[in-house]
Amino acid sequence: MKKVYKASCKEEEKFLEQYDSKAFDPIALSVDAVVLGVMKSETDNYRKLDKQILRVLLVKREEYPYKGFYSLPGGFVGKCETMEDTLSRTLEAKTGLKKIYSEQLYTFGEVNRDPRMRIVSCAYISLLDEGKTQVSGAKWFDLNEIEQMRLAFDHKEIINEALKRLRGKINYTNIVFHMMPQQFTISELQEVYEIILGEKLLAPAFRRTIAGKIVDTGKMTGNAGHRPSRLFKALEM
Amino acid sequence: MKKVYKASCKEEEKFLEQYDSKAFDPIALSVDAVVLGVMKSETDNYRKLDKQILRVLLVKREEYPYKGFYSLPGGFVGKCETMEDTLSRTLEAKTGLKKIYSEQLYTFGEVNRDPRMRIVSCAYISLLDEGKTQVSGAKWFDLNEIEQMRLAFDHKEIINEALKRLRGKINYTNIVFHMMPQQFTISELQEVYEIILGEKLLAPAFRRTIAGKIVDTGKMTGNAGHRPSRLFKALEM
DNA sequence: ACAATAGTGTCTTTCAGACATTATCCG
DNA sequence: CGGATAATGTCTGAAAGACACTATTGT
Repeated sequence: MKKVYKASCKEEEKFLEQYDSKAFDPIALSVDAVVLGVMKSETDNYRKLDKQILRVLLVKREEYPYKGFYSLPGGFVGKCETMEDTLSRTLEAKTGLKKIYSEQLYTFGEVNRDPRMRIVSCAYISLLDEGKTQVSGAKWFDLNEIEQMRLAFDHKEIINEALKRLRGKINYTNIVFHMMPQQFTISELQEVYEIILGEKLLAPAFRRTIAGKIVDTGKMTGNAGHRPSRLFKALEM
Repeated sequence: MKKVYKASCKEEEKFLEQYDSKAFDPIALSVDAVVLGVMKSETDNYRKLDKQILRVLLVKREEYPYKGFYSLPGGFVGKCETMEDTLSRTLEAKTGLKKIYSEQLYTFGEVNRDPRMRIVSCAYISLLDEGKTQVSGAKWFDLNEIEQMRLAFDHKEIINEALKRLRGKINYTNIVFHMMPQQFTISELQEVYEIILGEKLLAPAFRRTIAGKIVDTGKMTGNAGHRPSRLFKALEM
């Protein structure tokens, strides 16, 4: 979708040359990422399956304002950078993550959301699977844990919007597969649905409804102290 | 959600005082509105119902760039203005419309979308019913008509996103009632669904599915050369 | 055998699709 | 009556909810 604009006449050319881009009120634009990942937490009983948990990735602020508080990873949009560029750049710088699935969430523009100056933030949702949850400079938090914390700026509100969006989209898109590893069992997939939706689902109905979205890899899990499970992969995303 | 930020200590207070808000690259933030309305176009036969049409409201640009082309109504976000404030202000200034239902659509940030300078635009969808389609300084366009036109900036792309969003939301929200007058017949409502979804629907199924979202007003249409129709209103939005 | 998870069978209920039918107005 | 739209009846088939049941592993 690159298109280079070409002035239609001399008059327009002149107009564009003389245009003063400093004439507008200084509003800074930033990008913040709600990085969500599903992780396994080991259980006491070796025969039981690991419970999966939904976590958010936060970074501790080193500077005022909200120094010492945790915040979403993000940063200012450079003059010649798309917001997606800013997202990749700041995610890599602050968390070490590269090439993560992301989509735009919402743009937050309350006038006093940042005490320094007027900053409008375009928030993104980024989704990870268990295999990519190794990070540097950032820390994973349980969602319940976050409820009790005070976060920087309006970042708690942004996280809540992200969860709402995820819940809304899980049933009519294939977004969930961005949180799954290459291969997974149906039970694991169901558990991720349950975590996101916040309710238990019935296995037979679940299997029926997702049957069209997954493919059997032919492989099986094993060595688990119980019946092995088929491994599936996502079908066309 | 107003909250006034209070510096936690002298050190932070000093930091905030000395903060140079001009240090960042100048990126202008604008708001653009995709104003959609359903209008009736009179038919040849007096006994036939008026056909409804979905239209978009555009304004002709008076200045470069894209002078003379049609564009979405919008404008720059002022320093002490929320984006919703900007939306109301520019909508009223450029179209005369006040207090229109609007929701944020998407934020468009391609680097060269505006030849003047870097301008990021937060787009909104605004919906009108037939009763509010009187405008000044702006013009309504059929959607097919727009397909053939060249619009300013990336505004055609923005309109297409708006339609996609509308189509996506119509089936699991009550958004459609923002395009309906206070009272309407089920046939009118069905026609709006058909326009937005781009397909014919079967009347019995349609009636069943929307039955829970509307209330009978007890009133009827009349004098139409055919059987009168019940008038309904939207239930809780 | 037992604990634990994987996976299927099937009955019921709910709901969408499809088409036919009846109802009511106006001229 | 005839043209037009409004509204309902009902059959069918697909899909969701619910629950019981069978299957397979490691210890």
